Amino acid sequence: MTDRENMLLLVSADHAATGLLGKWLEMNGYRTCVVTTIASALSEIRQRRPLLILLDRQLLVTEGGRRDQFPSTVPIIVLQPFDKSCGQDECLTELEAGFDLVFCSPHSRELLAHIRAILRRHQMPAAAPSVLRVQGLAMDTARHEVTVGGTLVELTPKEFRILHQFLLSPGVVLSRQELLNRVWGEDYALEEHALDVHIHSLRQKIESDPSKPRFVVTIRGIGYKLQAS
Amino acid sequence: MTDRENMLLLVSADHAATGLLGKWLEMNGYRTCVVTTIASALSEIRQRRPLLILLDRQLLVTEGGRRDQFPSTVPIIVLQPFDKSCGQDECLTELEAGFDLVFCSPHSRELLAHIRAILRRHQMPAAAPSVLRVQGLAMDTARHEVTVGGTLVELTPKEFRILHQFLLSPGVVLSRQELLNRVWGEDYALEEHALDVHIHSLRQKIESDPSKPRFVVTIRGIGYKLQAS
DNA sequence: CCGCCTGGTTAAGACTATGTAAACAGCCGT
DNA sequence: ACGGCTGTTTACATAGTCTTAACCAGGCGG
Repeated sequence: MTDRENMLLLVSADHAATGLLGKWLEMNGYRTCVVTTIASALSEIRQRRPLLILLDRQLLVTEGGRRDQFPSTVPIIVLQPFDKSCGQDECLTELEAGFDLVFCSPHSRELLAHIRAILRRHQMPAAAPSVLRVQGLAMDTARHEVTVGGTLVELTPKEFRILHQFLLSPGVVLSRQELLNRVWGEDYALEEHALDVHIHSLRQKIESDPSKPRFVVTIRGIGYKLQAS
Repeated sequence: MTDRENMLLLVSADHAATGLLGKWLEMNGYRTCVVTTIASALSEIRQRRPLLILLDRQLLVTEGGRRDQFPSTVPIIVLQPFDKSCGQDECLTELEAGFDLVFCSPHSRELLAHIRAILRRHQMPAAAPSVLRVQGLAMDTARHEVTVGGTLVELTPKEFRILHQFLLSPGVVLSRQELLNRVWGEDYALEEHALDVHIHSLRQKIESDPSKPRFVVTIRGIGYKLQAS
């Protein structure tokens, strides 16, 4: 078998939507390729062997596409614009026709999670770069690597887990107690101050000026948050 | 590997819900099996090898279950009762934790369609190339040979299987448990430390300086990974 | 302006995970 | 049955990580 190009194929005639979505996906470590008709999609699939196809439902309807036109080995997610009505029955039809998912939510993070879930299950080589990003900070959970501005930083297990929690809800203030619960577990008696120490060493590693943190900022009297913007 | 029992495992403490759902699934050709705790689910999984697991989110929360308690080869759909609120973030957390779908709709036909979609995709055999490479390391699965920088190295069966797992997903961290499951089988009581010993002897054979491994690197507190770049 | 409270910083000891070696056990072919 | 090869367990060594505790700095209210 030829090498897969580790790419997602976007099939939609809606330029605005594909532009945004493509950007978002590339920010999250996927290479993308956009085509606007089913015919061109089919030829692209033969040549480039995408990992997964994101197919606009609009196109499916107007061009009368069917699942069995596409290779059955490539997973396909059907995208339904969230502003259009999405009747239960219609979604069902597509699922039953052999598509892997009908996605009708405006939340792109959710779409990303679904893409990852499907690729993960399908065991595709180097498929799911499960990367969380904020500014120049990136965490690849699968590889267990963290980079700041492209350079790798080595974190201890606790530091990694703490930063992971921040990245799961960027911009949201997490109280000390909340963090302790999430990282150490609900029932764990621990000097609350231990967290501060870990935050400190985390800052030493990811902040350019640890005394003026840009990422992990203190909210006095509450806890910490990861600066999102 | 023993024959699968072609069965869906329902994990929920809500008898009313599981009764109805079980009936519905059996009407649609699936054999089902109901358990009410995660612990009993785990033993049932080992014995009966279900095709797919339907897991009540309630139970996941109250018993503090995590995805990696379950064998990664079995797809899991998390069920969220439709009357309870299902925040976007919560669903996301589960998807990102490795579950295949979070289902929060009251329509059982839709659930059925999702089950079919996931099983359909899951049962597709993934085509595997016979030579796997990373840097100077090459494994020919057909010939059952491993070479480092062109020179043949002799591995024992266990060492070969361990290295094979690494090469199937280069760069991604495999937890000890994950490796044990993949190499020894899902249900095998084994001192976790046995793996370390095999890793040690594997390193002796494939690393130029076994004390500073370039290929099989340790991720403290998690497991090991094969350095991809 | 002083003192308290919150968080920052540092270092030392305790602890845990992993590495390493060696003994033991099982299998297989001779 | 014997001997060698694998795999597993045990024991000990070591390096890395976590936690505790003590001290320091700065903001805020009195």
